Parts: sequence; C-alpha cells; structure tokens
Amino acid sequence: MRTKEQNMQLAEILFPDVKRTPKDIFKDFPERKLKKGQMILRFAPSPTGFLHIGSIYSGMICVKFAKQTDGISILRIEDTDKEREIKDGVSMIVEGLKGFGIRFNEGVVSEDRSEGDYGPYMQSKRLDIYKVFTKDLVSKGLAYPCFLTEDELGEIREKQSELSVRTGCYGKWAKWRDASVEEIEQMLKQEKKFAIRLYSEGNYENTFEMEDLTKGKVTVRENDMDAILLKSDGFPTYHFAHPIDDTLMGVTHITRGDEWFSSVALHVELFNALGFKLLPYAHFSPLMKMDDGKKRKLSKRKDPESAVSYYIEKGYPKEGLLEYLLNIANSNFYDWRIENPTVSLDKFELKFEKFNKSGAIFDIVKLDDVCKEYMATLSAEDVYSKALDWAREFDDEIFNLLEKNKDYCINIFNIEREGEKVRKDLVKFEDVREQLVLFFDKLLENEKVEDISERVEVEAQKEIIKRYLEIFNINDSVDDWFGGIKKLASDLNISKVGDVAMVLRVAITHRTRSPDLYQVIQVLGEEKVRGRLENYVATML
RNA sequence: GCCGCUAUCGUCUAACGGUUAGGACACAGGAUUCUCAAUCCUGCAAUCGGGGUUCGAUUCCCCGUAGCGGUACCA
Repeated sequence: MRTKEQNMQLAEILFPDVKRTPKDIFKDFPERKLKKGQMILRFAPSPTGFLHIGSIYSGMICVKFAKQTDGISILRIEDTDKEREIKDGVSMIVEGLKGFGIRFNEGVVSEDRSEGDYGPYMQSKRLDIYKVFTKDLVSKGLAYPCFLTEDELGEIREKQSELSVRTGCYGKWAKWRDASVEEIEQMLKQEKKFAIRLYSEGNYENTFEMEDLTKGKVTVRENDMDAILLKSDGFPTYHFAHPIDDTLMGVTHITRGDEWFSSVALHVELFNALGFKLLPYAHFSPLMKMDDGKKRKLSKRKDPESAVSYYIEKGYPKEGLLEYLLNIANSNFYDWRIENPTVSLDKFELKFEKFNKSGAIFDIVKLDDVCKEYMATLSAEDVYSKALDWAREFDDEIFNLLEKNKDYCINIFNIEREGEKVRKDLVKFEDVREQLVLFFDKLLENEKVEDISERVEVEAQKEIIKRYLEIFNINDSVDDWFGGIKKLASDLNISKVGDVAMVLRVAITHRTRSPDLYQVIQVLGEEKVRGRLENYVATML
C-alpha cells in the first residue's frame, strides 16, 4: 500500500510535464447555460470502417432529441485506436451523416475542421486533457501504472480460466496495484512500457440499482476491474474518455448502443473517482438481422446491407430510410404517420421509454414499403431532380438521359402520379431506370419482346395493329381512346377487350405489363407510337 | 463458463390484472382496372415452457429455456 505522499510523488514521476489541474481544464469548458428541458447529446463514432447503418440510426437519435428540446447535438470522433483506424474514416462518417440530412450543432465537420467552443472534438487532440485527469487520479491513489505485458496478461487469463474464476485484472490478480514507488521507478529506469489502470475500490459481490432511460430500473454489480485508463501509447480507452469528454462538453444525456450496458458499473465508478456528477444513460438495442432463422447483430463483414453506402448506391431516399429508422426507434411513429401523413419528421417526438428493449430486425421488405409510400408523395419534378442527383453519381447512362430530356422525363414520372390513385412502383432511385426503359429506344433495344402469340394469334395481331393505326389519334381523350379500342374488339369479333389492349401494349412497350397504356401513348407522342407499332408488325410478326 | 439484458403472429409492435389478444408489413384468396402496380374487401398467423400469487395472469413473482450483449492496452 502506498501512502498519500507516495501517490503524489508517483504522479509527479509519471507526469512531470503535466502542470495543469482538473480545475484549470474546467476553466476552458464553462458550464453551459441551459433552459429547462434542453438536452445536450453527442454521437461519438470511431473511424474504423465504412459507415454502418447503425451509425445513421444512432446519429439520427442524437440529433432528434437535441432538436426536439431545442438543445445541442455534438459530433465527436473517437479516434483512440490507432491500430484499427482507417484512412478517410472521418470523412466517411461526416459525409455519410450529411448525406442523410443528419446535421449536428457542434463538432467535427471535416477531416481537419470542427465547429463549437467545447473542442477539440477529435479525441486524439485531447490527449493532454486526459493526462491531467490521469495525473490527478494517480496522485489520489485512484490510478496506477501497470507494467504487465501482453504475454503476462495472457498467462493470467489462462490461469484464471483453469481455476474457473473471472478473467481480468482485478484484486490480487492486479500485480502492480500496490507496487511501491521504488519498484515502479525501477521499471521506469529500464524504459518499460506501462499503462495506467484504475485502482478500483468496488466490490463485485455488491449490487446497486439505477435507472436507465430506456430500460427502466436495472440492477448492476459493482465494478472491481482495474480497467485501463490510459493505454501504453498515451491514448485513453473509451471508458476513460467517456466521462471526461461528456462532462467537459456539457452533455446531459448519454445515448449509446446496448453493447455498452455491461460497462456501466465501470463508468459509474469512473464518474465517482473523477468527482463528476453521473449522467443519465439511455442504452438502445442494436439493429439485428435474421440469418438462417437466428437473430444476430448486423455485421460489417457479412452483411452488405449494413453499410450506408449500400443504400446510397441503390438510391434509397434518405427520408424513407430515416422514417423507417424512426419506426424502429419508437414504433408508435407509424400511428403518428397515419394521422399526420404530410407533416415533417421533425414534428414527431421521440421518447426514451418507447424504445424497444430487445434488438429489432432490420427488415428491408418493410423499408421498401416505407420508401415506396414516401416516393408516392413526391411530385414528378421532385422525382426528377432527386433521380438526377442520384444518377449523377451512380448511373451515367441514366444521368445523360435525364439531363438531356428533362420535360420528357418529368412527363414519364408523372404517369399515374396525379390524382387519387398514385402509382407505387418506385422504391428507390435505382428503379428509375426500369421506368425509363420503355420510353427510350436505346434502352428498349436490349430488352426481349414478350411473346403473346399464344394468347392472340399472329394474324389477329396484325389486323388489330393495322386497324388501330387507322383510327389512332393522339388527341383523343381517354374515353374516346378506350371507346376506339372497344369498337375495334367488337369489329374484329374479339371477346376480350383486354386482348386488343395487350397487343398494343406489347407492340408499344414490348412488355405485357406497363403503366397505364393511354398515358404511355400520350407521353411517347404520335411519331414514336406509330413507329413502334409499324416496327412491331414488320419485325416481330 | 461467468455476468447482465430481453422474450406476443414470419417481421415491427398494441393491450390500468378482466379484450373474441388489436394494428402494420409480408404472404394467400377475391373485387376492381386496358395489363401490372396501386386501391378495397377477406383469410392465414402469436402471448417460449413449468410452477406459483389471484375469483381472474400476455401483464406480478420464482425456476427453466432461448436470443442478444459483455467478459480486451476495440470502440
């Protein structure tokens, strides 16, 4: 056991360069003046891979709560793991979130820029801050240097498994916990690497109750692990950075994934050790996937649909995805949407206690449905401009077509879009190609013409088209047009009017299924329609 | 293994201790339309198992079981 004085001495030996105290640090982070009910939240991802759909989910929740309480949302980057860090990780996060309209009030805005008075917002730039608190903790005997190597740690773990006791660095297993100043100096002299560990004062046998905003009352065992605070490379662990940053930045509510729930006991102890007021937690369950009848977390490695880029590339409308995510977060969103079909998402109030307690399956089928409904609310002009934005990046051919034929394309998108019965076959902007195919010969060329000779004999088809060409008038109203078709059927003794329409449909669109044929003809125009009909007779029959 | 969280149709979920266990998506059938999509009906389909408490349990308690998470000098 070291004495008070020895701990102070140890702190000085370990951190001779650190002159500031926690009090000095707090001067740089003045308390925020908050109005009643105002919430400050942060979303704090690590730049360790492509942007996960779960990050959009968490980011959205953070921004939403801040917005609905007139509070502040912060984007902080937790870049403390140099091993796993990837190039462009930060811009992937920033751009991805921005792409979904998730905008923060404070924090990182690009690889090398931040906004706000409570920075730096990049943890790698806060190393000196963590050191100040570490030194303070060491001086109070609440932290200590640990010289255990990776190998030694492995041996300890092995021994613990043999004895079937908990693995980890705690109690008597924490070899350096009560080392003397002399022993430590000895190691230092040999330039041995060390990490700083918490000197845990908890007792694993004790439990305490606390309130989680989404889970409700929970019982937790006290922490007794001497968790690492500062790694040997000088970077903090998540556990240590979390209470410090969230306190300094004036965060009022901790929202984070459920995978952190097991660590709350540690975090509670850390808040205490640091002398900070504990912040309320809201843990929400991760997005799951159904795989072979089993539920599991959406995985970055196995599931392409876990990457945000998957949705961006396919052109999922961001509003649709956000709406679906909101649905997973608070399922009463659906009822609200029914009552407020046209109101902005911002008006929906998210509630902590409404979050689902177990993990929800991320259901693409349902997502498609939500997106389909969203697309149906758009005007043809909106579809056009959004499709153009998407195609600019992901489909050159479609982009050119859209750009060079603006009015024509808007007319195409307007088919069955006006009036009560809106056509709902557009889920994402990738599907736009499918809609344009029948209107551009260049695209249609590649398609096989469907064969309906079994349904209507070739000779009859010829006759239908010949007669139709005679009566065809682009200026006909729908009723006149359909009247003409009906008359054609009876003149030719064809019992099903649908057969006549089908012949025309296939001749014009090459398909047995198409949007409203009258509207298709109107959009194509007289010349194209005649051309296709004649061409069909000449080449296909 | 140990620790924690969770458990209602295939999926997302609703139900002051009293309901015929409700809705949405998906699926199936029908109606309608020039085809498809849409729309409108209809149908299919659930309280994990076992014990308690209670007049009465999806709801409260206990024990199993399962799923998820944690058990790192990763976050």
